[in-house]
Amino acid sequence: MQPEERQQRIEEYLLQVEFASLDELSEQVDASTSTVRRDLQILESKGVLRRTHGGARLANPKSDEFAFSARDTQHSLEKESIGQACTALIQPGQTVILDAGSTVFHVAKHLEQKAPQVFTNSLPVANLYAPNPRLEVVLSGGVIYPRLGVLVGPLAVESFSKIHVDVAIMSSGGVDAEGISNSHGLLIDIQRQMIRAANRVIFCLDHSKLGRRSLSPLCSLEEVDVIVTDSQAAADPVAMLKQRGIQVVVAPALGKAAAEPA
Amino acid sequence: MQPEERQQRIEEYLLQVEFASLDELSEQVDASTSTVRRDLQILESKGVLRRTHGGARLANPKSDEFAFSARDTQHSLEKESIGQACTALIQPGQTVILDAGSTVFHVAKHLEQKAPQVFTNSLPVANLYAPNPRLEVVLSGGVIYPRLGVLVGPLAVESFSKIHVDVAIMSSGGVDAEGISNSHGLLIDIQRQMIRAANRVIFCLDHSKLGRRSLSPLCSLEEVDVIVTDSQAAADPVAMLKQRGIQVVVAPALGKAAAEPA
DNA sequence: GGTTTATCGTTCGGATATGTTCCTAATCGA
DNA sequence: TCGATTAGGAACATATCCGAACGATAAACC
Repeated sequence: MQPEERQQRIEEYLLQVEFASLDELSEQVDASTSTVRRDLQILESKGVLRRTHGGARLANPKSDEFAFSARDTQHSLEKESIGQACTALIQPGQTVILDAGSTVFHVAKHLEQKAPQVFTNSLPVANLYAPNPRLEVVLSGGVIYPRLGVLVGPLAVESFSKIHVDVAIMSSGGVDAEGISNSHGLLIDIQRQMIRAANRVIFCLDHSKLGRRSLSPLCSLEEVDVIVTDSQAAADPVAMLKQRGIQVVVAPALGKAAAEPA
Repeated sequence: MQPEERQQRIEEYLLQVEFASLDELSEQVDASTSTVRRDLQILESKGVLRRTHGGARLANPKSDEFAFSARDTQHSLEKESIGQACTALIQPGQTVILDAGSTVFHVAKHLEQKAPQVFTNSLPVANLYAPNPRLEVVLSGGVIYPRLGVLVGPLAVESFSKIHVDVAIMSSGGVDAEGISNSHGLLIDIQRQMIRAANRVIFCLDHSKLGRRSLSPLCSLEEVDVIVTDSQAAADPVAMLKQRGIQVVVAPALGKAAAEPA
């Protein structure tokens, strides 16, 4: 059998069962577990599936939800730790801007207990808080960007241009010595207004964002007060950021403790 | 079974029962309590659930639904028929304002096929359309009114004051010879802007709203073009409305079979 | 025909996950 | 408040899984 055919059969099989063990797959395609392993490597690099201990699971199960949510598993443990560490930086009752993006969404999940007044352009964040009468949540207007649930466009920019808050909790595609950068041009205008509106600017960036530069520049490092990242962050970019006068918070690893002796 | 699958099953099980003991879970996934404990640690650190003595409970209890939705049963058959009848009045590609309210939500469910450009201040409607890239949905800004998921306040009023659309699909608390009235004062300013912004104004009012007057007056009958109601509507108010020059559409009753298209 | 290349299966050291055991911490009833 | 009971956590032995390296096989190419 051709490798390609085998991989396609693996993919089709996973579409039916969502999860499959190595043995299961190797029997399904009549090949050794080692071969299946190699196939899974290829398929994972294509983004079709995600490998797990003992097998593999489909990358995006039914995506009728937003592209991210609590189910999201891309770096989710790291993002969760960032969420907790970032929440610790917020005082109860502060006014907060929450950027759209999966990392900030994880912050939002914990922020509820601080009962702040929240401004956001993220539909998932709005849904998260909507049932809670204790929180006042202001949603910016705008056009819904499908799948991500972000509100964009002039209405969104304008909403943020008229307010002022204590803290803005942001995320982006990357940070390097030149500053913060992001990929979606549509978001940049909005994010600039968010930064302008806030006394204190916190960026939540997992380790994969450090030292990386994304398409469009968003702001310089001088405009950033705090960067929260996870414990897998490389030393070099962290040192650089600190030298530039930014408070860098490294969130401790969660769950599978002792992964890093540090 | 691999860890990920087990954790997902735990999560799904909790979605059904809200709370579960360790023994319950360990039997459910056929693993030792120690393993379940470890899984719960991971799931808790992801924020999916909260551990308690003896078990775990869901972090965000699934009632993050809004007070109404497709599940809503209050007059839902009638509202469903109104939704279908109202959709028939819309031309493909028209620009539409959708009011917040359960009756209009039922219209929204059918409106997707007409692929209009939609303006709304309803979070449930936004969520309904958010995954669909074919529709352009503009959400007004505003403060989230909890439980109902309506955006209110000056930001919302302002959003609608700046646009113009072909049709506004509205609902309210009641209609009588004096005009349309509604109960929520917060909504009235917004609804007036919606009416102002539209060429054609359609009110969707089930039979219980006809002849009833709610707290605050919203607009006169002259500003209304069409009223869609259901087949249980009394004859008197319908005749009155027709005499005042309003097109009244009485939606035919639905059999239980035809009630649920999806 | 001989060589090259790609692919497959096997093996083995290291890593991960699991269940058991033991001990500490929390909860409940008297 | 105190003891009895139960849950939680840490440590360990074991089973399982992963990744890399090796050798074997078959098709492809000269």
